[in-house]
Amino acid sequence: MIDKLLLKLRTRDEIGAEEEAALRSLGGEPREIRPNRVIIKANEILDRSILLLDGMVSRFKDLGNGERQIMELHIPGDFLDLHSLTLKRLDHSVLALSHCRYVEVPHEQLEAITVRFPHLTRMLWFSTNLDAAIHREWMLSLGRRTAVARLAHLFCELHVRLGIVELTDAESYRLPLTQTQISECLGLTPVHVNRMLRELRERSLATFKDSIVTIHDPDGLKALAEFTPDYLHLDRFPR
Amino acid sequence: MIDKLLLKLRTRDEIGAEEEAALRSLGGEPREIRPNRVIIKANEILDRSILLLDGMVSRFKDLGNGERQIMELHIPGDFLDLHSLTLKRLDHSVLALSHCRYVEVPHEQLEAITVRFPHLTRMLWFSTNLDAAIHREWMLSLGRRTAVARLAHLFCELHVRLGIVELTDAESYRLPLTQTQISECLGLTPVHVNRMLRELRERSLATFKDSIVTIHDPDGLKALAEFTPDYLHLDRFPR
DNA sequence: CGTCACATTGATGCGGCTCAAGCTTCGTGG
DNA sequence: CCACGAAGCTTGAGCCGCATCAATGTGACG
Repeated sequence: MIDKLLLKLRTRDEIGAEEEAALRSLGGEPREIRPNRVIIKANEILDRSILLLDGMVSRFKDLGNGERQIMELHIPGDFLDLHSLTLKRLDHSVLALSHCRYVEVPHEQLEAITVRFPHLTRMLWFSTNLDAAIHREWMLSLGRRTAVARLAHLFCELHVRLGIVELTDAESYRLPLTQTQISECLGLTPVHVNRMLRELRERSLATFKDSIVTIHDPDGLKALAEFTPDYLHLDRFPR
Repeated sequence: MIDKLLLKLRTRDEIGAEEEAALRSLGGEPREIRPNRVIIKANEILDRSILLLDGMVSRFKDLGNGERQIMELHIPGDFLDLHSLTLKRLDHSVLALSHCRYVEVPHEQLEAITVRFPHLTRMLWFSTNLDAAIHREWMLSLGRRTAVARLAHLFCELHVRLGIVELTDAESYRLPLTQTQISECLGLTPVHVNRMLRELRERSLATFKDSIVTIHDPDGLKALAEFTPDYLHLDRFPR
């Protein structure tokens, strides 16, 4: 059930048998939620964190005029709000983008891990630090990359992240977002995202059709995006 | 020596006497560094984290064409790279913006804390999660706020953060950055930052002169920026 | 007193936004 | 089985916020 989380963590460090057992004991029955439902509202006080098993989820904030910025896309194996363990309330909302399955993990159980399993604690800490690293790369996109490069970069990042949890099919993967939602990730308008998708298509770099991203020229796409996966911290280290 | 760190943490939760003692035992002799020196280069493998005692520091990434995005400004009491405890190498560089004093804390000592002090561990974890929360708010600025609003928001954020560590003087504080460096925070050009500073001045909201920010109309500035400090997680909670 | 870094201002250009129309797809009900 | 509406995609025309280019000002320092 938490196999995708294990894939994600074991890409970065060893997880021992006891640690694995501790993780497997977390959470209750899986729950389901339909697309476009808010999973967590900003500022609610939380006593549990949510581990995504299936589907895709966004964290976002809105401005007063209704403009939305998506801060991160979450995929199976990600905690949606592990940071709520220490923050206690979120500064943003969390939305299901597709049909999702997840488990809720009470903070008590996570705190018990911080008492009994220092290394596993650091691995959970790692995963929140990884979220922050992804935030930073997105800041670089939003602040400095051109529109095409932002889009190309997003496609590269998701290809790597989904690959880790075995949700890619060679050079393609499912991305259940509308062009409007993509524009909310990239700080652009939906109209402009549409034009940039056309550009990637016309340059034979990548296509996005029927919720499937297909990368035709990985090296070209990476070059355009200036994508280097360092920020995803893919190497195995004792952490 | 670590008093500013204690101010920062105690704003958010109680820190017991033993925990305080553990923190005070961290690190060696304070070191100094001059402005515009790189403190940590991206991708170096690290075995220590740095606690800033004095001065101002930026974390940044550059694009191939030399454009720079600053991801966060650090002030006294902040760890510059506590996330390196679990990430082991940084995905960005760290630069002294002014003359700085800091101490280096070996990761061994921090790992010892994760073994002996679960609550203090969570407080350190909290502080990296706080960095991520600040990243998210900056993403909202970079993706969706107008140029003036971004600038106004930065001034509001620093006023609150510097207030916590007692580095404000009522409605003004020292900000030792050039307009170019401010533009690197905001995803703008230096020329445009100059014009936006003029706009804030002409609207009697705030001025920036001789490295001093003075806020003349706090409510007006916050309204323009749509600033709400929720994301700084200022309330005291058992964490 | 010359130099250098930084700030300021004006003129002009462009990347991405806005507005608007038409299209495709798909679910729903008669 | 088709009519209809809703949601999303596509494309064009025109515009605006911020960038670019360039010149001048200003203060610190050797």
